[in-house]
Amino acid sequence: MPAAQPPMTPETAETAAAADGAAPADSTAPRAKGRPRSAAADRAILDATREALAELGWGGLTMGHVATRAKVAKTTLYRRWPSKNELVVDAVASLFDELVMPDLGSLRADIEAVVAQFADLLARPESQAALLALFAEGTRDRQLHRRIREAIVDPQKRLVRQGRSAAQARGELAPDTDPVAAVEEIDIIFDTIAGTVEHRVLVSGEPITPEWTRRFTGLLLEPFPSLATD
Amino acid sequence: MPAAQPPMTPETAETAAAADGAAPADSTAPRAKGRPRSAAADRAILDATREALAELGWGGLTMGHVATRAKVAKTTLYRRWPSKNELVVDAVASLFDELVMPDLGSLRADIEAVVAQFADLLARPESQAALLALFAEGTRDRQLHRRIREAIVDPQKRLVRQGRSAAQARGELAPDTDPVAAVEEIDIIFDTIAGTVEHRVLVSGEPITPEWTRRFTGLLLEPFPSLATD
DNA sequence: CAGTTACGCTACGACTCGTAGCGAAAGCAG
DNA sequence: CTGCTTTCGCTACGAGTCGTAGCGTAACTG
Repeated sequence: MPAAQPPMTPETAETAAAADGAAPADSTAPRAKGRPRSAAADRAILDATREALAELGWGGLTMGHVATRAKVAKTTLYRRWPSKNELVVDAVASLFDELVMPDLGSLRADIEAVVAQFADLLARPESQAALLALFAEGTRDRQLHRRIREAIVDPQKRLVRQGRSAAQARGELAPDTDPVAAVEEIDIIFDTIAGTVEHRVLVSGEPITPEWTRRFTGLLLEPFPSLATD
Repeated sequence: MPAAQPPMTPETAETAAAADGAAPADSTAPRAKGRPRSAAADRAILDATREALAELGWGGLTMGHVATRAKVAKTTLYRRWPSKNELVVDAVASLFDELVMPDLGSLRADIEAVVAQFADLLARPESQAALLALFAEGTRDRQLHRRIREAIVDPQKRLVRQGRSAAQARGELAPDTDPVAAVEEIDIIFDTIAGTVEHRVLVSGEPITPEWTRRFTGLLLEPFPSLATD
């Protein structure tokens, strides 16, 4: 859950514009005084954003179009999200909540299942249109990079940690000795899985077939001969 | 789709706008009749594009700004490239010409060298700003996708083929038996190397250190125990 | 020379962005 | 109910960008 329910409170605009500084600890019950924001409008806007992404792509997406499609005034849109980037992050982030670690009883099966889930996610038009463009903007906008990390990257990395822990509990992998090395190992495995699947689907433009998933998983498991059996 | 341009093709734009399949196969002499296009303007535009990418990023790059910086009329720009996407492909593609297969005498050393080269390339601001954005547009624009493939992806994939052939000549890898399987193996290795490095640098935002390169190369070489020795 | 094409320049319509102002609506505290 | 506050939809606006058209001039060919 990307902690973006009330995406931009009057203070959040400052957070987005200014810097990573002191956001007042307003964590509970902001004690609304006037007319509350319409939750229905939130949902309508995010749905409209996803639909527009799938139809028009990142370049064709305009705030005015989203507002019209969501049957909402453009002003309402800007009251919640400061720009297109933030809006799309929130619109796409929910898609990544679907990713789950299945725990199928073997590391091989778990990896294959996660790869298949991720491949299905990347096959969606709204994902394709948004993900790379978001990453591109994220290389220049540190705020945006943080939000992408929290809403999209971290949920994925969590799966790697879960699968690894499960395999350790089963005895398939050795328990951690050096915690620092463990983090590095998780990072490299995560970048490998996510990067390879993304490159295959979004750059090479080739589909992720079960056969491909089998071969790729085999490549990952070769370092562990006892797991690499077909 | 960019509508058919008038000529749009004095040599540079031909490889650029290779989309135009109906272009006469004038591989020899197009018989220039009027005033020739300024090659200096071509270089100035591409240089200005790279500089502007590094300074302003993809989102901040405007055709007008590039034209001004290149000391060229905006019209001259549009005479050669139909849109920002095509211009940036050509501006960035030349960077990938630097990639070479060193042939250092062992597959491990070759892979590490190529990874290091690619990492250096991705560390450049103009690459970071452009590459992911281009890939994003390429998921919707088939013409652009082809140009990216030809100008950027294929040069990279060629390195994998070269390194693989060299390793086979050395006897480190078995010769090809099934040519179809060989292509698939090259594809999966290529997507793994390119995707992982891209994800590490552009998404995770972590640098590619020699130590990381060593570990990642080790992961790739595990399937070949005789090569996996440190 | 004439013929052809590229060039720089200006101007334009269409579009998007993000903001401001307005009156009306929807909550909350008394 | 009556204020008070905030959001809502709507209209309008300035700024900026896009891609194109028209014009006179420059450069190169035969």
